[in-house]
Amino acid sequence: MIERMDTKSKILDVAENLFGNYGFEATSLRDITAKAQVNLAAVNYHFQSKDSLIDAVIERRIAPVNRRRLEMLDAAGPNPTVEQIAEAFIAPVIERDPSPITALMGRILSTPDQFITRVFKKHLVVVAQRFTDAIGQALPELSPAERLWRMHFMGGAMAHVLGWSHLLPELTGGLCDASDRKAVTARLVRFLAAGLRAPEGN
Amino acid sequence: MIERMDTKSKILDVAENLFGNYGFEATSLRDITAKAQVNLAAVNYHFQSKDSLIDAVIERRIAPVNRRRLEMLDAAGPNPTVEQIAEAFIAPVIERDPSPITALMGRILSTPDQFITRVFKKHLVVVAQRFTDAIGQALPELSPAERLWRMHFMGGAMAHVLGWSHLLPELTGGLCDASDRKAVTARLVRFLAAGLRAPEGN
DNA sequence: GTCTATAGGTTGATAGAC
DNA sequence: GTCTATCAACCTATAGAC
Repeated sequence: MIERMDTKSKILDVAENLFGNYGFEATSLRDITAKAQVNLAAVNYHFQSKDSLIDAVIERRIAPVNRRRLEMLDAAGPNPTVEQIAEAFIAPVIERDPSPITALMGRILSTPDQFITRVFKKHLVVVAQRFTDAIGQALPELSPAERLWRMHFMGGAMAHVLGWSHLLPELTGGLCDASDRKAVTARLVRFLAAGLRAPEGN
Repeated sequence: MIERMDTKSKILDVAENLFGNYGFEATSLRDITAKAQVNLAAVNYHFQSKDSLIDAVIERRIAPVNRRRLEMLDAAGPNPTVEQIAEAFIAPVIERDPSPITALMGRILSTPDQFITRVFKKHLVVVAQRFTDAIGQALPELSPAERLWRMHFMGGAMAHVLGWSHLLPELTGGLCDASDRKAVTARLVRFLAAGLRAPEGN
């Protein structure tokens, strides 16, 4: 039973794809409406402005990802290992179907502007708190500041993978291929878990 | 002996600052010439186009950073430790004065577009090769692909720190402060060295 | 080398017919 | 809800006087 997609959903899907691959500034409303084969005015009818469209695109994807993150963290029980914490943070983003989400999430995390900071505060701060707490429980010897720094490093490694994955095969002569998402997650988890466990030093 | 800066240098300095803080697309030539207090046409006189200006801004900073990276790697002797490798990769970027370079480098690494990929290939591939080789020497048990992935993770953690550092105090309630650059480098090196040393697993 | 003026194109957003 | 037509603002780039 194939259902024709309505204009609003088509705009959201195409915008997500273009924002992720080319950036929010670099993507014009005309790019979006042309590719979605809808009228230019439809964007301002269904959404009020480009900024509101960006909000809607982000909101649609980031909410379920964060829900899944907390689910996985809860499913790991009252004393999750560092590996379980890292996997709960990363897997819901990297392994998610369908594909375009990865480019979008990488773009969000790699756009440190005022506008994105608002989104960041709205959707990510609360999740980051839960994960920082979990790290503190698993590694009580770390200072509060160090825990936050390591969350930051973890987010950075993940964001970089998301943003550059479509270019990696070319840049590494085919040696790195992000198409096997589960394998990428496993590599990241091993690397990050070891980093999280590092002694804090002096 | 204070020397007045010439127009070309003023443009480069202001462009570096704005590109770093707001992005390449989001910064117009008018933004640059207004802040630099020079005429709009001066950009196209001294540089040929906006793209060439971007090239010039990047080139001016990335070349000495990469030189310093290789110097530090060489200075670590024929068998550098993982910590020395990580520090040689990171310190030349993070600890470098003056400040605007950090935002610019973070922006470059966080802009996975065709244009930046060209820059990436021109300036970073050769350095990445040297560092990947060094990692392979220090950790011969890692597969070639895993070495590249871990270089990628390392670059990502660093890029994220560079790009978000000016927003970190606000997002962490003041707990994370990137102004002590040496301390940030030390935190990153400890985290990344442990990650690089992680067993590769099945 | 530095300026004014402007060409030529793109952008986000809207008014108003259907 | 969807369309055409258009506005006002912005952009990069250049021609030509000084």
